[in-house]
Amino acid sequence: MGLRTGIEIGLSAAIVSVDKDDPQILVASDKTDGPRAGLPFGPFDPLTHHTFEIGLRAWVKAQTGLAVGYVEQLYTFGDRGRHARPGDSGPHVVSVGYLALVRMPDPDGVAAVGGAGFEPWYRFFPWEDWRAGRPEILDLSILPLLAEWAARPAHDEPVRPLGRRERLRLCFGVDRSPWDEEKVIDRYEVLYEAGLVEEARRDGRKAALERAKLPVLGESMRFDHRRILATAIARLRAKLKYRPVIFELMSSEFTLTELQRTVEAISGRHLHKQNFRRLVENTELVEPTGEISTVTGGRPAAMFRFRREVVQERPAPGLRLGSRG
Amino acid sequence: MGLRTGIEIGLSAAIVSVDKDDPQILVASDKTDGPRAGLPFGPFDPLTHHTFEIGLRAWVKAQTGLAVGYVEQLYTFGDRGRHARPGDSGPHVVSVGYLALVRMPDPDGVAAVGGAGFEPWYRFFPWEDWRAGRPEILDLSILPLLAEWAARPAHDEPVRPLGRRERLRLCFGVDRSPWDEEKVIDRYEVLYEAGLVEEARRDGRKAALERAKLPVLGESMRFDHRRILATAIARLRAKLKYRPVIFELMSSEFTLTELQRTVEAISGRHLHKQNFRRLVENTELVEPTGEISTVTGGRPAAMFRFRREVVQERPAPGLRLGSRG
DNA sequence: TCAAAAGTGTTATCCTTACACCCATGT
DNA sequence: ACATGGGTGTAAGGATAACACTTTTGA
Repeated sequence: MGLRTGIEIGLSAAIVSVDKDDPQILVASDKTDGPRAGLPFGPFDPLTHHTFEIGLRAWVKAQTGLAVGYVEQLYTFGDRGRHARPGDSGPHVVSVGYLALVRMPDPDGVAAVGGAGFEPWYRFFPWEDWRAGRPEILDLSILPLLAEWAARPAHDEPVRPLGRRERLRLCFGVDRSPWDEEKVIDRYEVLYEAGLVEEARRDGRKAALERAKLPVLGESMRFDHRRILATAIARLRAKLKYRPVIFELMSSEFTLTELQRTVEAISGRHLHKQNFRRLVENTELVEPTGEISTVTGGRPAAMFRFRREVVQERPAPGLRLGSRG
Repeated sequence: MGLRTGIEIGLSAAIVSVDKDDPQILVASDKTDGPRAGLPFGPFDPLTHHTFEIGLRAWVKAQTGLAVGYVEQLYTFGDRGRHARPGDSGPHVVSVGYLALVRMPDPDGVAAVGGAGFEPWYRFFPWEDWRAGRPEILDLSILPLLAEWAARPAHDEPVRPLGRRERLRLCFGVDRSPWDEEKVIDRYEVLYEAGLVEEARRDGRKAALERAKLPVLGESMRFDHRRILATAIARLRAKLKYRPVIFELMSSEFTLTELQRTVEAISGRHLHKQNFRRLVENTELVEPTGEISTVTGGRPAAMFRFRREVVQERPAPGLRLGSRG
């Protein structure tokens, strides 16, 4: 039922927070691996902890001092060749990726917790931030490079249901296809296969090595951690719409604009103010506290809090953002 | 990053098909473990196969002769105590659960493939089949037993965000809450914790042993395989609504009624004929072949086929069944 | 008084639900 | 002719998307 040929199981955690307007990811930038950041990870020891989740909470607490609230399993990655560095022929590592949400621990600014620190996640995925409109990097580098990739024949590749052109169209919203902010992992995988991220070259992908002179996109991470982060972002963007997870990232009281900014930070797109407010109102996810905040600069804003009761009232309480929020 | 204390990784597959009106699950009923059925499972050998998915396809093919089409990772289960039998203190097994869809291989009837065979999945979850109305077992046994469980205090349990009463209301649609056909795994977990499934007693749960005289619900499975099946059903019921996975279970040509019966089989509820047809029409998921089938008994039915092009046209092509289909 | 952000009102359109009736075949 | 399942039309209600304007504060 299993093999004992040196398989190890590690838990990797994408620990997400939002600071002001920026989504942040907790990274441990170990100096032994150059400037590259990595996700916090730890072993799974079945003798100490009965479940993955308990084990995860334990070592995150020990390593960073953070008590995470919401935790969710993302995916288990077992690809040979996408965890080890080139030439490394140590034991095979299976990594179980987790998503965890925490409120920003420090009053303001990016906190440093136990050797790890929060970093804005769009450094790793600059093409995913559409809040100020379509990112320039798309038309300046990504799409031209991918167009070239799509034009070349796809030999030596696993058979896929869709051809390169179709994948490009669907994932990157080329040619009348809409941009779908949830397809974060699909886009990252296309870039990996096209050899346009540093990880692909490190893993020794043929397609990547052939294109060694081309630029690489976004900051890279250790092992397959950027892939896990892409999965985390995709999951969170999707989950927002049918579960009230956004409130795991808000403080207990907030203004509607703060809520909107947080949702925009995560989903990476700009939302329509009036429609967003009506949406929030209709879903009955929040209630006014009666307080007024005057720190916002203009007219003072009413404060709200999450109505925990909705979880018991409605089957899928989330912010079902349509195409215009 | 990992431990070497005898951890093994196994892949378990929920291989689903639909035969006429019944959803079927491939089970291997090993005679060494009494009458209990189990899901097919196999080892993951990183030296032979680069990814889990490739490994899975390989041993499913070898074990059952089936070439599975659609494959999707479900969840990785690592709970100590939910895989081993009581007294068993062998190595800890981490099982990566997969969902696979296949078309019924035999023309009709349940096929036997390489020692394994298909069984109707509602044997294991009789409370999940609402096609002929609300299942009797709910009011006759499940809800009374769970009401009693909810009334007792929850000590010695991991702290949960919701109390027993709220979980019962939300998962089982008690007391004005709607029944949500996607909450298959949540319901199974409630029954497990309440000690009302055989697996809980086998695992030596305190709550379960105290209630040894009460009946157990549904047919049980080996290890934690019923939990994996519950996860598979839940995922498939959800996925139907935004991806055209249903066509992985249909033959290449079918009538609209056959399509409706298949969707009903999976989602476990009865759908409104006219609305279902309009839905299918609007989504442009199918096109008429021009053929007519006269085998249905009444008026001959037009045949349709899946329009593969929709995948390239629309972002989320699925049957977005509302509350009335 | 002006900048900056909060907050509101209204309409066209589409999708969902719900309703009841007619059609083509085999026996 | 009648049973059986196939197939259709239409209207009410609600949600979404798109539009521009008023209000309240601090500087």
